[in-house]
Amino acid sequence: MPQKWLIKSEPSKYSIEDLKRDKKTLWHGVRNYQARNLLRDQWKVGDILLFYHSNAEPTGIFGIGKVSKIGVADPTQFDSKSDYFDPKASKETPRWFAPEVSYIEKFSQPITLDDLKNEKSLKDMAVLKKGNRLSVQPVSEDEFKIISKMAR
DNA sequence: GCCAACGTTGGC
DNA sequence: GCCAACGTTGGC
Repeated sequence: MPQKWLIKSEPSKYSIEDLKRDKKTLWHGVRNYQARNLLRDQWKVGDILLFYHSNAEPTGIFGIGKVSKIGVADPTQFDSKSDYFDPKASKETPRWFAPEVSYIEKFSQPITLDDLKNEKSLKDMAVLKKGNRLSVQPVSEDEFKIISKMAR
């Protein structure tokens, strides 16, 4: 059974629509060590990703993707013109990683943050915990099942 | 745009 | 290794 994750993105930067159009993308720009450790050490090809829009109207889960490649060094860390440039990173010892993420589906109706909050069985979900700003979060099998049901 | 809740940096 | 200052995230 593939592990399930929730990934956050600001739709003004990259939305589920963008992923639908591109079919796949390098998930670059993660610059938080906790999130990096998850996607570097725990993501496996085939893992399922809930695509969450943050800083949006509305916020919530907009669709599903999957991990299609792992172990790729994030190219933006080497690009001095990029916002994500990291002068301390080198090609020999990359510091940041960018798995390839592929499109699966866009929900016909998003599951909004309010929907998630109103679903009592999801009260322990990481994304609902106060102050949880992590852009990559594990999702339990039960949580995924409930969300899949809500998406129909 | 505000601001709470973090995470990171850097002086000591 | 502490911790103040600063930067970022993300809901509202």
